[in-house]
Amino acid sequence: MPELPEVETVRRQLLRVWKGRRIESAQVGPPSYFFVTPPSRLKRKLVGQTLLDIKRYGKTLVAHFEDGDRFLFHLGMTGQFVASALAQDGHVHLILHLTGNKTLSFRDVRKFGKVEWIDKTKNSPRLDRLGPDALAISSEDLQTALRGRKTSIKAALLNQKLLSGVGNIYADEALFASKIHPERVAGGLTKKETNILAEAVRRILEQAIASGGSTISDYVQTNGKSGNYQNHHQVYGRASAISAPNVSSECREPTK
DNA sequence: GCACATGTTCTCGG
DNA sequence: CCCGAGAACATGTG
Repeated sequence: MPELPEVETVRRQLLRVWKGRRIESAQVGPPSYFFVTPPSRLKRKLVGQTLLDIKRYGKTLVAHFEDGDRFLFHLGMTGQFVASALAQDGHVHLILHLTGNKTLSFRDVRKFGKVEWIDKTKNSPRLDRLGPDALAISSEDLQTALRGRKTSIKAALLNQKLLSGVGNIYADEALFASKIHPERVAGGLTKKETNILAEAVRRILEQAIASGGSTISDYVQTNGKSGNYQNHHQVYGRASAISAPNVSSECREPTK
């Protein structure tokens, strides 16, 4: 899935159904690459927990429970966290049955997603290595992140240690909107360019959130529906449209 | 069969 | 140790 806008959309929607509810039972597994915390332990930890809040760090979400423990999850490329009971199709890794007759399901075909239990007394290396969140990135913080970097500005935007939350789609969109070539040396941007880029990143991410994110293939909101921001892309997924001005001037139809 | 896919992490070379 | 490029991870789709 999912870059910051898609993850933020899921966060907000999950919170609406999950907050204040207790996990009464859970189906977790089978073991795979997907589980940082083994399914058997994860299940023991999850059942009985009541959700206080869900926080987002770049593209990573962390559920905070009443007892202080946390549940970290990442949607990877094809993760879907929905507020319904999905049929077991071999790609559903987690089903949570909540009080109030609500059910949550986490499905991920490619299993690049991750789920991990974080004990209340411990830190999470996964969170600690993330750079500042892109949704609120200041011009100054972006400049600090890019300073001295020899790599391309596109690669720098994708590096979650420098700035967290931006992926392929929004890196392309933000650079295009800023009129900065993706192959420019990251540390070579002028202060003015950096300022324009920081503004574009924030603005585009916010607009994408307002549209429920971008659906390219797998991403869905918690109600199972696609996002809409893909129809507003100026460059991502539109290589052919660039050389066909009559097509590029209008938005494509939603996929469904 | 081939190329490619919204992401992260590990390896290798400098 | 730092940095950057490319491969690997698992699976589906066009």
